[in-house]
Amino acid sequence: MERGIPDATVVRLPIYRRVLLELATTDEATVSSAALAKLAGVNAAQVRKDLSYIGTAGVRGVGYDIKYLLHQISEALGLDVVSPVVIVGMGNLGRALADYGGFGSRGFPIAALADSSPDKIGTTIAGLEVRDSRQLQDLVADSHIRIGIIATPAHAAQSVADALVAAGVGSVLSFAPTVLHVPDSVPLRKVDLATELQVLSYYEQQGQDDQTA
Amino acid sequence: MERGIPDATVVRLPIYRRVLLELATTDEATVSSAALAKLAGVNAAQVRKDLSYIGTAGVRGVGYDIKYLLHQISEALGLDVVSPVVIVGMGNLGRALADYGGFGSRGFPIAALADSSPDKIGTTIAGLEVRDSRQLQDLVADSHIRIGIIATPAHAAQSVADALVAAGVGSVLSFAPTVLHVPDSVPLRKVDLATELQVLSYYEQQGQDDQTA
DNA sequence: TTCGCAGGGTCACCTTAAGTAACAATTGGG
DNA sequence: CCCAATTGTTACTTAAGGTGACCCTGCGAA
Repeated sequence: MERGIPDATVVRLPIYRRVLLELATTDEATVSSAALAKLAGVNAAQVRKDLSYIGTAGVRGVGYDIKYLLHQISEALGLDVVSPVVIVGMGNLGRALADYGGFGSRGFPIAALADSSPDKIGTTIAGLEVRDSRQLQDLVADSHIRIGIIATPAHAAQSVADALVAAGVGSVLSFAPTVLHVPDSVPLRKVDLATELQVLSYYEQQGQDDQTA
Repeated sequence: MERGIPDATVVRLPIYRRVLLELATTDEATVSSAALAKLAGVNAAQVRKDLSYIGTAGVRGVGYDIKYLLHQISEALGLDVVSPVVIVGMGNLGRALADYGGFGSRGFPIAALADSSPDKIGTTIAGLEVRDSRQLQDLVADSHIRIGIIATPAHAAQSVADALVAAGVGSVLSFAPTVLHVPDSVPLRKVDLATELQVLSYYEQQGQDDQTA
């Protein structure tokens, strides 16, 4: 299974996928790289190059079969298997993520919720009982959880990450504003709202001083 | 005001800042690039190079004055001026963002909330009345809003972005899972949960096939 | 059956950027 | 006055990604 898709391509594949899902509802059967490029906001050559990494799917002179390409991208991303997730940390953000319906419908069902506070353990959020985060080991094993989502305060994040890794999750998505260390074998992605706003603040200020953003 | 800080550095500055805020609560007055590097999870040479972009702040043989460096980073990022934000879209995510207290305390006060649904307009969330998103122009002007946060469904996102830009916001942070087009002069950052999970899914699958993640 | 064209596959180049290391400069202390 | 510590900066290495061009392949029409 030699793959080795470049990082930049991996990030674009979900975007193509979203565009294709939209196209699949129309009566078009195929789409050209140029059309796909326009919808995804990138270059046509790039679309072809990206798609070539997941095998040759297009037909010269015609374009790409929308449904088949969708299937290929999904398979390449590993979306043909369901990946249950656990959300740790039931503060505002954790609750919002739990209530947000978009996960389950996209192949990432929320299999468990956890928190360390006795006030929250045992309560029900989004139809799930909040479990004790000290039981992560069992939760992950019992529900075959593959992805751990950290929505705790910064000070608790590293120990939660350690526990998730020890419990055997395959990857981690962190919303905690702190630097996390996990083994190289565990993919980690970070979403940090405070950082995003500060970065925006910088570029906005730049745009005012100097009109070449 | 020639600046031109590399993108990668701009993203790291908030991380240094967070570490320094932590250090500022200790009784240490200075920190070396090596110590800062360890806490931020990067290389010491990189710390020095990054910090050199915002002016020479360190003292050879001693290190960096924590409080002064903090001041310099904040200034470079434009955090010395308050940037009010508006959140558009009061679904689960929008509400969570509104309730999340971290914005105001970090210099990004939530000055307004907006939605297009009559069911939500007029209700109170996090102490603020939800306004009609068709009044964005006035809201932005009256509250001196600099950053627009889009938390709407995908299909509404582009028109909201257009309205925000027309109203004069300086930058946009989007949580909507769609490709947005804004003028080059308006910095745009995207946070897409579905994409993050799909990317994780890919790398997780990779790690199983092939142990070189 | 053949011709023409739309459009994908791929190659090679270009460009840019970012990380890394090494070294010289500078300061404070004894 | 000298030494130890630690910065500022330059130069190098390396990578990675984007772009454009070109070639080749199918399909449809005459």
